[in-house]
Amino acid sequence: MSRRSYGQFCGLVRAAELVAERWALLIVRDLLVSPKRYTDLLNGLPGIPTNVLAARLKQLEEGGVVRRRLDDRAVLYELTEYGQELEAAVLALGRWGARMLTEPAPDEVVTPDSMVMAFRSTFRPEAAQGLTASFEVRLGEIALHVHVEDGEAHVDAGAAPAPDLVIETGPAIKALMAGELTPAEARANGSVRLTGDPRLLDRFAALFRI
Amino acid sequence: MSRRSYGQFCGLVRAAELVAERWALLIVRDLLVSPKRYTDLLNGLPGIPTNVLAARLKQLEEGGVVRRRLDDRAVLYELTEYGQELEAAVLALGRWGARMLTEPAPDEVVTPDSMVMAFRSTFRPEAAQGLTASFEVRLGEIALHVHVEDGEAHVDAGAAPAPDLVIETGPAIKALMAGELTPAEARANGSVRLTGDPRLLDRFAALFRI
DNA sequence: CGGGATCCCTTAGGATACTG
DNA sequence: CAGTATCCTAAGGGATCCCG
Repeated sequence: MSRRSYGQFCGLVRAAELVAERWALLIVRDLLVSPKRYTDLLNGLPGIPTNVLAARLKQLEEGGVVRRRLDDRAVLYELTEYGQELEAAVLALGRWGARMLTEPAPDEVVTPDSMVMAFRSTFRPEAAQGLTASFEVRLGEIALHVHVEDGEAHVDAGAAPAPDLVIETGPAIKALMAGELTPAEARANGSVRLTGDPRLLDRFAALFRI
Repeated sequence: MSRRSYGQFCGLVRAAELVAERWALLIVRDLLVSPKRYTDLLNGLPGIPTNVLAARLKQLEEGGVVRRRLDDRAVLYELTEYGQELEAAVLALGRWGARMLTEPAPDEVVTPDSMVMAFRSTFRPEAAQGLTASFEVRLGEIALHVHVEDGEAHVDAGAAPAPDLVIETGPAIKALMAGELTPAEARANGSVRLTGDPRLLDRFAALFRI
């Protein structure tokens, strides 16, 4: 038995050996958003040592979680089908952890992929009934888009093609999602700026809940 | 920012910092089964160094996951309400990891609490409709009991008070739960031994599915 | 420039012994 | 029983270097 193994025949132990290693869950998180190149992963995970990224990718590949693919003369890392099935567990963990969040520490950053997963994990299908709309959310440099249709949401990185509402905001987005700030208050105190149909902000705020 | 922090303001990162440390998920798993004393945790997690257990418990306590309680002149560790809300995520991870399990390696052990969580994570409520029954499962030294009622299951460590069916088995239980072995085959080849109402074995096998 | 490998140093974690 | 204390190894952090 490997030195890093826990020596138990147990599903949770297998999962822990694969994804509870340092940085592994964050690599999986970013790959759940989209397949990426080595350098994209490095950039999306500020602070990860390059040797650790290489080692994790190798282990995740051996574990059947990640696949290395050659695409257009570049190396692409993507989740296998088995890896994608981690989504439910990752979303559950993210939801749980988000309840602990208060304010960002001064040295803490927000990455585009972490925002995408934050929205995915807090989406409430029941609030999307009868709504078809496209949103773009901007936090500083970060842009992501939310498309809602048929009670389903698709959240991805980047700008939306033709958003019904563009929401420019900042850290206050967390208060809005936690219900500590109403949409009306957010507009009034300037913590969100809207472009498009402003009535959609209420619907948007109901869609996601920490 | 602590050296072990990931420096991101993100729910998943917070969760990872708390429970993706080495051994932390297994400590949580065992505490999800029942509150325990320090020595019980040591015994239930073969191979954990005592200093690591002490360090983890301290961190989990600081993180609001675990509470240290004095009970009857002994120290009891138990999950806080917040810690108990990890159950959904832990079960999801355990289910995911269980799909990777093939055979136990020669040096891998099975602990009572890992079995309890395996049953909890694979329970299918739809298979329990209209069933009220009490089972005891024995694997070598390990005994656990399953009580099914109103489409809900309660799985806990230890023998059942008055089981309708006692199932003595071995590693074959995993094949049975994975659907690789039918109840009839399991009885025929001797990989399960029954005491009580043998017709309940079919129901039992349907209740849990990897 | 993308995709790593290598180096050095620090620290967490494993093994075991010991104590209030 | 509930942990410290200690020693040692291996993994992780940080920077740089290398190769196609």
